[in-house]
Amino acid sequence: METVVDVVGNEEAKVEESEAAINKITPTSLQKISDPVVYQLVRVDGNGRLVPATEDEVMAVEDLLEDDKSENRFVSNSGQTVECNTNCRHDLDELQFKASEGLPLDIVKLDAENPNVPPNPVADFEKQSVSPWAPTADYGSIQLEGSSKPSNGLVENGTSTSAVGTSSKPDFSMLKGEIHLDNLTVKELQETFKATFGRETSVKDKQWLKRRIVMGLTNSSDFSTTTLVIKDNGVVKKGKEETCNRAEHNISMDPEVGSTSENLESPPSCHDNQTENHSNATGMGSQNYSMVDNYGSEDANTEQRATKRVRKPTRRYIEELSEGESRDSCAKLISSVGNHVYGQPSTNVCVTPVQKVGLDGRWLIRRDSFGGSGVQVPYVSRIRRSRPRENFMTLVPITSSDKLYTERKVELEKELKNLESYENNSDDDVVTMPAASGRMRRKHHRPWTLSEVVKLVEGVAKYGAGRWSEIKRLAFASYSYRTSVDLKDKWRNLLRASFVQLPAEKGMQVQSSRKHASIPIPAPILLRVRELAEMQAQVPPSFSASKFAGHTGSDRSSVHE
DNA sequence: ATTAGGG
DNA sequence: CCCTAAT
Repeated sequence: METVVDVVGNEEAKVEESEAAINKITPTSLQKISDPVVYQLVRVDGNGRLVPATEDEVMAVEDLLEDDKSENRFVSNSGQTVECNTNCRHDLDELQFKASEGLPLDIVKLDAENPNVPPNPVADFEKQSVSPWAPTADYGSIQLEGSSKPSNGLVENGTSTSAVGTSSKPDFSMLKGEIHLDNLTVKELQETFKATFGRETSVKDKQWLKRRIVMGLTNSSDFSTTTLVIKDNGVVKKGKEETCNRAEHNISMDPEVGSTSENLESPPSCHDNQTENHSNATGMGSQNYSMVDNYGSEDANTEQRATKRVRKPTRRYIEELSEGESRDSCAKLISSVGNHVYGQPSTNVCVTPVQKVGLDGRWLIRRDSFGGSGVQVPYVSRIRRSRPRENFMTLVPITSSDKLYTERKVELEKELKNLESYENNSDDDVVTMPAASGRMRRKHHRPWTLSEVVKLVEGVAKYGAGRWSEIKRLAFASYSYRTSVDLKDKWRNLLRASFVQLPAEKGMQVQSSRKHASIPIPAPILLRVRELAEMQAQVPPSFSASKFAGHTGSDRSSVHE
């Protein structure tokens, strides 16, 4: 008579998929609510009413899900709902895209409703990414040749860590000394569980409890080696920079949101609220079966992650990630992290708190600097040059992975090193560099220096793209080796590298005529330039001067800057 | 001579 | 970067 089914969601949530996952369902029982992605396990009784599913029922569903190797999976959610991660990339794509356009979706809605919450850097970035030619791009922003920290508002926002929800967090003070799970009684295990995940559980299955605890701890420390470590079965919390610590703590240990990375952007409070709202909306109230969903979904969630974690990056992935030019690597990262994001569409609103990490918050939103995949990806020299996908930037997840941040930094420094080497070596036209192997290096290859790039950008801004000879003559008078063609090429590369998709020449005829007029510099390019500038500012002069100690003060480089 | 684009 | 077609 009674059928256990899933349930609530709106059209946005691709109900069909969840149905497929659960196998048995009664579509007619679907009830729309405001939350797009939270599903709750309920039972439909004879009268058609929805009754919260019992623990056993949830477990049954869990089993079904475990057997189901499909893309669909249940993701643990707080309280009493089971969240169905439909893994709908398109949906998210669209969602985020819309969000970036300022449409009234959840993601952006929060900002409006919570003026106190700092602006979402990602949102900002996305906006600019979507509209590369937006006039908002302050041209003056590239005037940062020195070391001065940019002060304009490009993507820079001084967002600071904001308050994070504080509902039921793990309390490690509750963990006494070492943990020997095998020796613990059910009750003790439950307490440990609580200490680990910050929430009660009524599960009596020792095996499950142990596994859950271990996985929770292990994964947590894996994910965030900077914050938590498991030592002799004990949990040790390492001190760290406040922001990072906080963020990562949330990421790794917050059980309310599925216990890990999947929910990095979702502070407990947010989730709680959503859950509550949801419950209220459906008129079911919040019963005492909180462990239910936990039991099932979290399990699936954890296991899934565990599986994912093991997977090593493919060669292509490594190559592209290492390709330096941020955008590409990001696309890859996304694939590894994407699921986390997709898993919590409804909680994207909570992103903000975790964002401000790093020097000035800027790095956090750098495209390839983060991913939270926790997978070590070695650096390899760039090999292939592929054009990056267009809109992936909108999917960039926010995390606070020190690891990746470091990688990015190193990468940039490397680039800078080469760059400066040439700059200092400026005199004769770099001719063939006889490689040890005997093969000749490229004939005239002179990497663009920051100052050159800046000049180029300036020139384009002033005279317009296309006026290469003009720019060459006026802005590059002292650079004999840069031909107008070079300028053109470089500009083209900058555009590519910055993802600038030229404005579709559709009905915009008015604009086409202005092609060679003074144009606003695409924001992405400004970003890139600034990126270079910042990186340069961070490397002490001695660093680059050492290699070419011969000509330090008198060579052309001094003229350049 | 310059530009735009493909290689 | 180089080469080349087109202007």
